[in-house]
Amino acid sequence: MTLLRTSANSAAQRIPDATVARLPLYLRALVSLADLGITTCASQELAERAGVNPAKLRKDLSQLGSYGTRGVGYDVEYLRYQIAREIGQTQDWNVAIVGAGNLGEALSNYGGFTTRGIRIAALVDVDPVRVGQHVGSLTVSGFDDLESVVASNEVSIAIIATPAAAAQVVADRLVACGITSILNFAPTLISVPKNVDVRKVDLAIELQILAYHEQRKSLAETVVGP
Amino acid sequence: MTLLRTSANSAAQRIPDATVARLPLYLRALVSLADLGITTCASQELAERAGVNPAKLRKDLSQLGSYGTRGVGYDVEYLRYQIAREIGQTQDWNVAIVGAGNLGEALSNYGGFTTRGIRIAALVDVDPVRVGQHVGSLTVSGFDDLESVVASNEVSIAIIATPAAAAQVVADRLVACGITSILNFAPTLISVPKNVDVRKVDLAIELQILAYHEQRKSLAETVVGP
DNA sequence: TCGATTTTGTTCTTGGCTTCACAAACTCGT
DNA sequence: ACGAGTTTGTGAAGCCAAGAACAAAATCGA
Repeated sequence: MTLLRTSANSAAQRIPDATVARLPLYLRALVSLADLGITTCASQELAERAGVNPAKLRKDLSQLGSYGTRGVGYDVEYLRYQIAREIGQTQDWNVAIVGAGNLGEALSNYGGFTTRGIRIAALVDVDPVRVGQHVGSLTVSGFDDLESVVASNEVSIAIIATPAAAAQVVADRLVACGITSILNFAPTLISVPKNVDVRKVDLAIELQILAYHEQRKSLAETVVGP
Repeated sequence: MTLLRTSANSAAQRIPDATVARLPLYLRALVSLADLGITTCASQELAERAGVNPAKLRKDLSQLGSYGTRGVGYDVEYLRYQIAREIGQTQDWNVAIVGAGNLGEALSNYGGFTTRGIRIAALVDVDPVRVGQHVGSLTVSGFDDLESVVASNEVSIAIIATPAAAAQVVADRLVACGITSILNFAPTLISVPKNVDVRKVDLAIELQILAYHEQRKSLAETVVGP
């Protein structure tokens, strides 16, 4: 039993995590270039728009294959398609949001998803009062119906937007439904089987990190003097 | 002109970024231990609750100083205080949110901030219709009044929760107000002077990264067979 | 056709972070 | 008082990523 790779993906057996995290950035830059009618672009220009070092950009792209032309640069449309294919943006991904509080509601109304292959397919909540209410074009589903909601909408990615106390229970149920990709906004650690990917967005921690640096700045000022 | 350090901070001239990002995690774990009435804790236990490797935890803590006791572990209350002091959680940090859309509103109602030394002090929007409206205990201020809002509330950290198109303009105004720490939710690169810290939370990219891994999983299944 | 110029793809070096492994230091029971 | 058992703090090794630097490959003008 041999592991086959598509020819287009020949260069890279496995793309580094750091690179994967930047590919959507490049894609975004390419889309804006295309919108400006620019058809060709050097790594210098593209890197600037993505906010990274040109060498890093070229190294990242070389992980996918050799899509540039020396002396010329990259074809915007072609590279855009290649990256989109690599990160799976040629298809739409259905996402379910669990927790229809302020955050869940904000996420389901967030405009930035649709153009990036992300479709918010369902919004789920435990609160019976919330169930049946309309949020944008969605109707809130009950947590008890999670299985059927996931199945009928072909959901493959879930967002946890509940309070911390509920996060683990929700995660367990999601895993039981066959979900293997979770974005967790609850400020707590959730444990899942190792085949499940969890990414965490912790709003309080982001601010705490900024506060730390802010404190350092004002401390430095005090010590060094005016 | 000598750079002085407080005695408690003697061990570390500069704490690695990776460590700083984890300190709030440890702090959270310590708080929950304290709530359970646990007064002493080994690195093994604490690391598990924070979701990290015990060795990493010990090395992180050793950056702050030598706060443990060999053969015993860490005193929960003492360590908690030391970390809180290090990351500046002994004082409250006033935060202004720019952009009173769905996301800005959700953030200003988010409960997880207050217990972590973060106080949402102001909510600002350009839309004249929005100005004056109440969101939770806050009243939406006008973007034109940004300077006075920042000054009167002693705001030191700002959150950009506007559409991408507005982000750079907002960032420039914030910098002009003297803000040196920004949390950017807009899906775009903002450029700021190098003394300003910017952290970025990009919701679409988080989902795109999950989609990439999800695609890989289903691809692997197809190639390897059932 | 050929040299000059441009720009990619890649090699190599450097630095930071993670993890292991163990000595140092503490407690406890006898 | 002392040996057995625990647990920290840290030195060393390995890994991954960032950036510099350069050879390879393309275009363009004469």
